[in-house]
Amino acid sequence: MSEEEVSLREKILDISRHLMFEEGYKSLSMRKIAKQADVTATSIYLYFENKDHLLHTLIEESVEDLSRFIEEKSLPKADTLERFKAIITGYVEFGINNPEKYEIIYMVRPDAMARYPKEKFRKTRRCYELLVETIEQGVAQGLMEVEKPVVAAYSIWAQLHGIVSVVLGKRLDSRIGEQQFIEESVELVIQGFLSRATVP
Amino acid sequence: MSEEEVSLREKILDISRHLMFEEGYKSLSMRKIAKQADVTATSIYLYFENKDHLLHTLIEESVEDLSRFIEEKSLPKADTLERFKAIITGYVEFGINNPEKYEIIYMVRPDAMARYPKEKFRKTRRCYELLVETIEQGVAQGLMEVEKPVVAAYSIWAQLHGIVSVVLGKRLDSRIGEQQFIEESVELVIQGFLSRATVP
DNA sequence: TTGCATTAGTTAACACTGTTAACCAGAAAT
DNA sequence: ATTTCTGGTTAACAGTGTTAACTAATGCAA
Repeated sequence: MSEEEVSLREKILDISRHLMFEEGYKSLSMRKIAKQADVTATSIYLYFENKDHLLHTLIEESVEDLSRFIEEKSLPKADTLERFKAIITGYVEFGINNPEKYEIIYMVRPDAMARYPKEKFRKTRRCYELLVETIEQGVAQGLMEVEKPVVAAYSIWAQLHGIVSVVLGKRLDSRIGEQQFIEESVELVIQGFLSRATVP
Repeated sequence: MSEEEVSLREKILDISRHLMFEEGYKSLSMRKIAKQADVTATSIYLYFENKDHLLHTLIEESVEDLSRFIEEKSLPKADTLERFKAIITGYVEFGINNPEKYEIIYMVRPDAMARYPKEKFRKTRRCYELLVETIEQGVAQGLMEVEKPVVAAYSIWAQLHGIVSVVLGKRLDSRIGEQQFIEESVELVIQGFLSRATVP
C-alpha cells in the first residue's frame, strides 16, 4: 500500500465531519459514511467502537485544534492584558474560520455525550482554564480587580460562544452586518469586562 | 369520553417533554412515546405531522412560556432600569426553575430545526426583542449610552444563556457553589453592562 | 517452505427506527 | 338509512446501529 494514501481512519473522520456539518447529526449514518469512503459500514467498527465514539473523537480533534490555536496566539504575548485580548479574539477567530470544527464541538448534545469519559471532557476546558489563569495573573499583578476569576471566565466564555454561534447559525438580525457585529461585539465583551475590572 | 380526561394531544406532549429531558433526543422514539400513552405509534400522526413537528410544538410551547414569564415579571416595572434588571433575572430564574422547558428550547439543534418555519422562529426572539426595546428606551431617556442596542442585547442574551446552561448541564466547576455562581454571575452581567453604558 | 497469527475487510442477520397505506368501529350529519 | 367524519388500529417498507461469522492477504517464526 502506498504510504501517500491517507489512512482509512483519517478518511472516515474527514467524511464524517463534513457530512455532519452538511446534513446535520440526524441524517449522519454509518452506511452513508461508509459509502462515501468506498467501504462497508462494518469496516468503520474496526476503527471506532461505535457511532458515539466516532463523534467523540471528532469532538476531541476539534477541541484540540481550538485549544492549540488559542495557545499559539496568546502564549507568546508577554503582557497579561495583551494575552487576555488575544485569547478572546483568538477564540472568535477560530470559530468563524473553522465552522465545521467549531460546530462539531457544540453540535452534539448531552444525548451522545452521555458516557463521554470525564477524562477527555477535561480537555474541553483547556482553553477555558487558560482564560482563568490569565485573569488570575491580572489580579496578581494588580491590573484587575475581580472577586471570582473562575466565574468571570465562565461568563466571558459564554458570551463569546454566543457571538460565534449566532454568526455561524446565520441567526443574525438582517439589520446587522456580520463583520461589524463580530468586531463591535468582541469589543463590547473586552471593554465591558475591563471597564469593570480594571484598576485605575 | 369524560371531559376531565386530558386530551391525548396534551398527553403526548407531556410524555414527550419528559422523555426528551430524561433520556435525551437520541433515544426519543415514537413507539416509546406511544407505549407510555397507552396507544399505537401511528396514533401520534393524527395530531402531529411527524417527529420534527412534534418537537417544534414542544419548543414553541416552551418559548411561549418563557416569553410570558419574562413579560409578566418585567412589564409592570415602570422604571426602565428596573425593567432591564427584571428581564435579566427573569430569564435566568425561568431557566433554573424550568429545566425541562428550557433545555428543550436549546436541546434540539439545527438538524431537526432545518425546516422550522421562519414565522414561528420569530417568536423565539420575542423576549429578546423586549430586551432591545428596553435598552433603546434607556438610550432615549439618556440613561444609557450604547451605539448598537441590538448588538448589546444579543451579547447579554448569549451571556445569560451561558450561565443557565452551565448550571443546568451541571458543568459547573466543583469549586463553585451553584447559588453563588448564579447570583454573582448575573450581577456581573448587569454591572458589566451598566458600568460601561450608564451615563454618569 | 510450511504453518500460524494478525490485519483489514466482507456478508448476513437482528432488533429497532420513522412513516405510510389500508382498514375498521362508532358517532354525526344529511 | 346512508354517507361522512373521527379516532384509532394492523401490516408493511425502507433505513438505522450493531454483531457474529467468515474470507483473503500479509507478516513472522519454525
